Amino acid sequence: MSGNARYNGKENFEEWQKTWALEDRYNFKTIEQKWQKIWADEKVYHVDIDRNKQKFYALVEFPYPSGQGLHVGHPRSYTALDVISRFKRMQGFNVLYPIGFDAFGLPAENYAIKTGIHPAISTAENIKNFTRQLKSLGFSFDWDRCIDTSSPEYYKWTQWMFLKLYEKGLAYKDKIAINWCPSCKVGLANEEVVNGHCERCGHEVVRKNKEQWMIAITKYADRLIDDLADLDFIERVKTQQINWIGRSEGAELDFDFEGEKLTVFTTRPDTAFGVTYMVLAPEHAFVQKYMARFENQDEVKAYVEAASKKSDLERTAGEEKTGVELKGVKAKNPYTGEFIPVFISDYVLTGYGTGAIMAVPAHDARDWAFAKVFNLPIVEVLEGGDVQKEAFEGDGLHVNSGFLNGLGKEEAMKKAIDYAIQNGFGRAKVNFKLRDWVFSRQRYWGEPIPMVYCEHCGWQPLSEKDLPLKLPDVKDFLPNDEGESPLSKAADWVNTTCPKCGAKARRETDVMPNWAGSSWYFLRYTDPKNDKEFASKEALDYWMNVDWYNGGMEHTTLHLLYSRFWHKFLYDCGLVPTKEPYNKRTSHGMILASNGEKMSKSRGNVINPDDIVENYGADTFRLYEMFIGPFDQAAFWSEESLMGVYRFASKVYGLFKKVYKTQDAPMTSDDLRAMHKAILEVTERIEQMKFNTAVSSLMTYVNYLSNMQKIPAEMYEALLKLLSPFTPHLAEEMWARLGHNDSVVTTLWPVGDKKLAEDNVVTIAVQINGKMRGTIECKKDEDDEEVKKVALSLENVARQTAQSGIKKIIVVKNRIVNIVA
RNA sequence: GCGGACGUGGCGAAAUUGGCAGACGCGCCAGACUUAGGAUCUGGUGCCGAAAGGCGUGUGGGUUCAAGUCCCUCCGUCCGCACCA
Repeated sequence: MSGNARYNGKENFEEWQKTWALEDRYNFKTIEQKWQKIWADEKVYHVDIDRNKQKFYALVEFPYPSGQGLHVGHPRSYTALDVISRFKRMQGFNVLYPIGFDAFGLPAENYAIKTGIHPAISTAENIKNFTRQLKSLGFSFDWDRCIDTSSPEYYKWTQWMFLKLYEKGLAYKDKIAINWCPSCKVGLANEEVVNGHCERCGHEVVRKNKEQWMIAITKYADRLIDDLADLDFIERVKTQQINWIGRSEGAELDFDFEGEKLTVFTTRPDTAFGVTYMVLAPEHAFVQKYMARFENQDEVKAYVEAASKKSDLERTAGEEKTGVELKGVKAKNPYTGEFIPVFISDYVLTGYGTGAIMAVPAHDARDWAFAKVFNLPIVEVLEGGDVQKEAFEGDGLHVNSGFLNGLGKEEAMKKAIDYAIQNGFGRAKVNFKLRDWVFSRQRYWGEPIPMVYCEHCGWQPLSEKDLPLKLPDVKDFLPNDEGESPLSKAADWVNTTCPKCGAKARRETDVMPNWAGSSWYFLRYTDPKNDKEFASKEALDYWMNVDWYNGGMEHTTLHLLYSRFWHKFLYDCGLVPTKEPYNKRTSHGMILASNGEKMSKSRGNVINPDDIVENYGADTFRLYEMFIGPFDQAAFWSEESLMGVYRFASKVYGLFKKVYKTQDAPMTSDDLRAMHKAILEVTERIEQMKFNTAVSSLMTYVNYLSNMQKIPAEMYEALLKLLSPFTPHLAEEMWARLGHNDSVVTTLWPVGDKKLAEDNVVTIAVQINGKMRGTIECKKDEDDEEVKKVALSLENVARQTAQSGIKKIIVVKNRIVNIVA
């Protein structure tokens, strides 16, 4: 006989019980290792579809398996949703809480360049290390569902979905000016550029004309905004996505320019009577087309040249507006028939709208600033401000506006558009800031794009049976400044035949961005081993949607936006059952070093989770991360506070000595109240993600228990249950020591009784003119008159009201008596 | 510049949504046990004051019997967007 793991190898509970006296100390290491093994052996957290239970799908952003290992920030998010998952499980839900690895990406590749170690090898090693670390923290992940986006079994389906996008016309090749990071030597999507700098390395981004695979995410712009309305996302996330997509409703209007239509986009067609000039972006096609007609060609050419050399950052940094008038040409305002001057200026962007604007200096701050520099007329067409002093962008009544006079903004807008439509020079139009997704990366460690270029047939997709298109082994991972992928040097792989005509052809050598694999990973978790489909309909129908998704704010306009789009696309193809992937989205604050700086290798202030687990245990670590402060706010790491939490865990361990069978330690009504109050508070606070105060409630309850001579088992069991989502190992151990043969993590969550949690005696504050003068004890819901009597009988009150007399007494039930004197 | 959030002890923070400000934890002080500790336990701890009492939630005002909470002013911090017409 081998002994029972739950009884630490002893044959039975009694045998094991004898050993406790020997280890009086809170030996977290033994406890944690023991229960992690039992959970794994018994597959306690493994889930399957169970139609008798309601499902709950909790999701955290899967880590990129970097060489540095787990950061203390990871466990903040992972513990929070582990708490939620364990809590839901104990409430009877069938909980899916999966984990995996977002394994493609630049660091592994850069590491390969430095060391020659193949990314597949270093990635596998890192995954092993991450897995060890995550397991040491006791998360209730279903490890059988672990995925790795860089495995061919996984990326086969990423490629398959790309082919779908291609098939539906949403993936297309285009030569455009993209954002290029000269340091990473890779093209970036708009979303990866932060204030003109590379999101990953911080290097300034330059423009580069390159042929790219693009994904038409803009086709979904409207739905990506509109469908947010029904989702339970924190407001910050919603507004950030809405701002990023940047929907503007307005009109396109055609002005006459040298006999041709010069089309502008405007959100304020109502102000068209106040147009005093027009501006083209320096890159606007008309600038080159009509160059010969400009009287000041040299000046124009010089400006265009200068603008082209400026980075986006420089273009926006300039304090004062610059520009050049296109002398010798005029445009005609279709509303007034007036001829107005036309300028070029880099404050008009080529990528937005039509690259040309009608300028209304009286009612647009930018136009106003430009008009001041060039001394252009400012004509008020809407009352409400002093347009000579500054642009007035508010609402008011129109003046100097012909048929719009006397109308407000909204009405004038409609009428102006109607007029343009009737007279054939305009139409209503919606514009977005969102650009199509630049999908090509000139690097190695990513999903190969399953496309082949044939001189006769053009770009041809691989057929499904040829998937996965495996990433070939190469020796030279170096990218180059020309933007050629390292794959282009793998001649054997690149040279292939056309899937259509069989002629010689070349493979696409760029790979997908690291956002590709993460755009649908939550779907794969529902059916991770499936080799026929990316996930079965049955699994998707049962598990989707994700009920609660927690992740970083930094992904709001990257992964979160991309994956919503990707999911919607699959929905349109009939491949997933829901139009949105995530019902609820929350976000955790960062964990910073104790001095408030970001933890980083270069600053040398990184806390290694392994050390914390080693020195204080996983339970203390988890509990501390929940106690550290409001979950959505940044928090500073503090070893001293961690110690406080460790003391708490030790105290919980130590209380066991005082636990008696409930019949030997009868519970008083105070005891009941303390217990039910703890149950109610912890329950409510977990649901609201107020983990820090949930832990406070537990501490208060433990303080209560500490003051008892004998602790009834029932009260200690309630503690263990409430504690188990936070400190599962400790809870399991003490649960077992109480003689239970089941797992506390699979028991039912306790239900609090509000009646029992209430005091029958309340302390009521007595105030005179709003100032505290004392307290009185009263029966709960005591009659107001009686309360007044008791309050007035206070010595303090009698003395202080003797002279002034009493004007009024306000009684707030069970709370306060305020005597107005 | 525009938009949003926030400002509470020495520190991290609570506050049933207008009703005893500072729960819980850290730190600090005192004591106990150890003839050692950064270990453990007990008590104390917003500020001024011996006490009575007074003052306290960034600033100044307002509403109210009552304001950390609601309204206005200013100051400060953080975040998002940043020529998007």
